[in-house]
Amino acid sequence: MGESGSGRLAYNLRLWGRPARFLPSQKTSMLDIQLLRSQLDSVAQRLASRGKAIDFTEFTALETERKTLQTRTQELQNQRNTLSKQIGMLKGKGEDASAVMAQVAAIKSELDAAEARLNELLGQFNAILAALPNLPHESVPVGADETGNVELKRWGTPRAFDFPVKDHVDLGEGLGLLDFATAAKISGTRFALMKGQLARLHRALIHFMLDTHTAEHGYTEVYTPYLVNRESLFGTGQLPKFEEDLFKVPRGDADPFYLIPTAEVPVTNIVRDEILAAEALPLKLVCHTPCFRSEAGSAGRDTRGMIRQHQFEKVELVQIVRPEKSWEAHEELTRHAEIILEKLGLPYRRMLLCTGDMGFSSAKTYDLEVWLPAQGTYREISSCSNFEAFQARRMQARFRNEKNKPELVHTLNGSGLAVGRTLVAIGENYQNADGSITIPEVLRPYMGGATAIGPAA
RNA sequence: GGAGACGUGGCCGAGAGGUCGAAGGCACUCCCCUGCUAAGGGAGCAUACGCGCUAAAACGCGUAUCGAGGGUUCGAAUCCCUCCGUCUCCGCCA
Repeated sequence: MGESGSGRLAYNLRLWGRPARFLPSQKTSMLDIQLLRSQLDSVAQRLASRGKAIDFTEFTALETERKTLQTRTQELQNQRNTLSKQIGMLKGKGEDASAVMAQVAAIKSELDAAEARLNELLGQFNAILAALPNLPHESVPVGADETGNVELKRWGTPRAFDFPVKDHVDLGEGLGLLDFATAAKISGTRFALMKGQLARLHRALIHFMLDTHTAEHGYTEVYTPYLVNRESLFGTGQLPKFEEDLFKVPRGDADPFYLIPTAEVPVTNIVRDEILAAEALPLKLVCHTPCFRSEAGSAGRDTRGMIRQHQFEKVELVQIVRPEKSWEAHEELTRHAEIILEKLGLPYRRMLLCTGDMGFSSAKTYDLEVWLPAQGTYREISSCSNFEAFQARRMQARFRNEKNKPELVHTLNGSGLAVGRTLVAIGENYQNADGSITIPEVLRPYMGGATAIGPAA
């Protein structure tokens, strides 16, 4: 299966073809512009359900001016083009064209002004559109924040401990294998240093997840850049609104790079500006990367331990599918993430995020939350979203359908899983009274057959 | 980093300031012919947006797009500038 997976990618790459081109005047629309124009009311309503108010009067005013101005501009351009052709014909015949040239000159000043104003207007328009989040799917509950999320299922039973449970910090430091002080010396807060068997367990998790998704779930493994450009971040929706969450790498006069906050960015952007062959779909890609987040807005939250770090590892699942398949794919992809938790024997629950708690680009999101005994609660370990055509529209990612017409693909992704948090969950759920950690069965082959991590190990 | 070449539609490839959205070929779709596979003939075949028509399409008209952005010009695929990318040679580092 792993082999057919990589063969599939090579096949797909051949079918990917050459990039489509951006049309500067309308490239940034995120929601279907036609939908906005024709059904502003219902769009505004659905956006309001996720806390995004749309300024009706501003939008309508811009739209009205755009319409008349665009019509007028095109009219003038048409006149200019027609007259210019006449000049060409006259000159070709060696006749005098000065009368016609005077006519064009008369049009010119109005045309220049109209074009300038129209560009300005479209710029404003696009800025508004680019900042609008995706519309929630009808199955998404309306809610203001995480209290509106709905628990859909639970798997596994939290273990009963007959000794005081330690959290992962006490466990890891007790074993001498986890060291935040040194990480802080090297870099600062929100970094971790792991050693020995714990570092190996961390690596084992990555290998286990990748192997499972490639061999059993039909994904093709990819390796991508970790530094990306602005266009890619715009495509998946991190820009323009969430720049402060990202680490930015200046490059003198050149455009800056950004450290990826998730593999979603480089992997999904593989199909940016592409017209895929219908046979290339679905594309199922899995990718392990480090993720870098500034956590600018979460000062003071989860300061202890490795729950919330500036740098963490994640194995990400990405699917590029035909529009009519995306809801099916969403369920499938979420199951793929859940299976990792089940194989690891970690109790979890599946949450359906409400409108107010979903990410910017998502139409529907399931969060998987793993049981953390030390916190006595479930904590997010995976987030699986269907973006429908939202990212595809921003990226101009399309496929050629049966009518031979380019059509936007749907994109999905989900963590499968966040590695650091999985490590935390294993430590806390598999801890023993003596401070050692039992290694889950499925990871032992990756640990040289070891069954536990202990002070002696 | 230095020097040079290049970037045209799904693909290949002409085009060098005027009637070019772009010859020709391949691929694809439809039709005809041919009794199978092969071959031949004809037609069609970029995208987005606007306007008109429409229940919606189809369609018609228009505008923009020849790597991206800017400039010159009545008029730019074609000339100039900047950027991005690809290739070749040299240097440098592995």
